[in-house]
Amino acid sequence: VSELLRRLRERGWRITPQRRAIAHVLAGEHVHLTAEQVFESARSTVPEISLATVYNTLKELVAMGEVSEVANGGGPVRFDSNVERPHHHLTCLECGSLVDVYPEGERSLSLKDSHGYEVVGVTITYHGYCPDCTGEAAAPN
Amino acid sequence: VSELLRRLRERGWRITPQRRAIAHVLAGEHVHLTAEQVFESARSTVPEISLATVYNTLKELVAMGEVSEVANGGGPVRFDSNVERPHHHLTCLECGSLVDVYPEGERSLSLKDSHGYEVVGVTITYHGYCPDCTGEAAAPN
DNA sequence: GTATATGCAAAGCATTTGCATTAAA
DNA sequence: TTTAATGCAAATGCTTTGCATATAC
Repeated sequence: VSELLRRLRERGWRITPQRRAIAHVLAGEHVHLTAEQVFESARSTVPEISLATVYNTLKELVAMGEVSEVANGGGPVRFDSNVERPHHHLTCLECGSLVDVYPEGERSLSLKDSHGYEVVGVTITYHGYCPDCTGEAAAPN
Repeated sequence: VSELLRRLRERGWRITPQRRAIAHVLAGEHVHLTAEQVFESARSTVPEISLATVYNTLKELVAMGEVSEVANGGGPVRFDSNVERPHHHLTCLECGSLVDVYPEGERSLSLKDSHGYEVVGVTITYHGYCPDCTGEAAAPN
């Protein structure tokens, strides 16, 4: 009975086994799965779930703001259900690993020069090499 | 005789009409074109240029650090040749417009908690609604 | 009972790749 | 002349969509 599922119910969503499984897979912090990974995990609970349903459901969750997308280089999009605690990401250019970074002191995101845009959010991603990839990858081919 | 072209020559690149055209299209600040757009523009100078060549060339430019990629929602990647002056981006969720934002006071990007990652760069993108889209888009369908 | 979610398979789009040909150096 | 770049077309990978069927409410 995850928080996510509770909120979905409040929104009047029909709770199907597929959606329950997806919500369960996404629950928790530090979870950054691709659609494919969500599919594989959900499949262990609901074997008949289809990849299309996973994609469609994720898309809806993103649209309603319950889940956020995390672009990771050219690779597939990752999905992050931790939208309650604002945070940034740190990714490895070599292996694609991804961890959360909680801003301390909450750097001001105010834009003096917002160019007339109505800013509603920021995406901050740090790129680098994770402990496992440091060194080996330091010298690219 | 753009700066970009000069640097490519220094790197020992073979300068072909196609590459010259691509470099010319990308020259300057505040240019954020998609591969398709680079293709269309370059075509006016070199009609026989192929989209594959544009993609391949852009990929190499990115790999050598002369051009940076700017992800923009789900849409096609934009290419930005302004790698000399560090800056961030501001995009419109409605129309996809994109402008440069130069950080004032240079906010420190130091990560106390870098989780052991060797950080080599940051991508900061502000999302919102541009002047033209504010209001109209405030109430999504 | 009715509106909505599902699975399947096909389509879509951006991007990459294989390979024979062409051209820069 | 040699090595690398090009164009073409086919292939790839991720994601979306159409539609008939199944199901939550």
